[in-house]
Amino acid sequence: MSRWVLHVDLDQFVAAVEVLRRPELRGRPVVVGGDGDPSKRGVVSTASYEARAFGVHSGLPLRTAARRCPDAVFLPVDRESYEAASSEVMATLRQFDAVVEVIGWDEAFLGVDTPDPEAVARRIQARVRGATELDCTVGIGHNKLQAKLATGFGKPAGVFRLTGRTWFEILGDLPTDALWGIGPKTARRLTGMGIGTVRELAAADPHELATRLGPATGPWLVRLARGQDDSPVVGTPYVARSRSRETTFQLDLEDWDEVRRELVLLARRVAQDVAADGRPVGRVVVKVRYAPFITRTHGHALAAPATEAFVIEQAAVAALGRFTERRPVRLLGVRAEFVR
DNA sequence: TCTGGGGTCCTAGGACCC
DNA sequence: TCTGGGGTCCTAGGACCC
Repeated sequence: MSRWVLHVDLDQFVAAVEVLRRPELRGRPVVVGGDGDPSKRGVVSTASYEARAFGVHSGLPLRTAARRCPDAVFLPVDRESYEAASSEVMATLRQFDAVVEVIGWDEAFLGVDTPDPEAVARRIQARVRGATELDCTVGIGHNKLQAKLATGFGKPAGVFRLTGRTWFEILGDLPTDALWGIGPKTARRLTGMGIGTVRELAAADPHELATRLGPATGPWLVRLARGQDDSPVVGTPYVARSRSRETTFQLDLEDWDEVRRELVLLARRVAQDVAADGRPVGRVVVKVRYAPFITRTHGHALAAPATEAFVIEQAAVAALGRFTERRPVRLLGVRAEFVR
């Protein structure tokens, strides 16, 4: 017996849920995002594999997706359905003798003791499929990082093992942004330092990186590149640190009186969420995005922790008062931070 | 035809204190 | 006409993830 981490990742989850209730869509390019109208502002939440063949992927503006794949079926995001499907999947995973850590609608880590992790992975796939008709890929590793990265090599519907033995063989020559936690910005900074591949990052001096990228980030990146990760699989329920709501306006707001009105509406929605959570808030942060894409935030600390709607609303208004009333305003957001 | 919504964590700089 | 150095807290912004 030995300790393994399995990363279970549902294949094209959101699109798959939509196809399940509309079987006639099977085999067609399906794009889920926004309110389903690809002529409006919004981005792709999930594209089916058929749509991905046209270069449509998560995060792509819906209008661009419509240009790349005019024949795609565009559907609105239906959170409740995905949450229901997700709950079913997670309940299925909890039937296994494992610590289950949910990390989103469509992903979970399982910590298991087994001599044969591939066999467990296959059983998981079979049981998830039996309960929900959904396919998933399972990555296997000795830690969460290895398991998470393994999944990418098992897609779709496969099982893939990635351990310290095979880490560099599989990942060594890939660019650093193949790692979980390195995005385009960090990859570019590393390239500027002469570090292009995972192997090169693994060989870098942690102290050198600490001085250039920060005391925590620098050494962490090197550990990442070496496949080292000692973070545990945590089975305890997730506790949110904040609640937020934001909206991008279909037409930019030119009138700050309207901005103030919209802010109050957002603050009330956040206050409802906070009331449902029943935990005290310590700070309220307002986000404003000016056209074309300039984002600014200002916060307002509460005099005393509170859950009352009017306190959260007033704090949001106070924070908004710190902005310069520039136009046009494209996005407004309100976030309530719980006391920690 | 630009770039959603919901989150988390880290960093840097200023304030403040001893 | 000088003012070190360390610690902590707060805030805004950056980066990343699903």
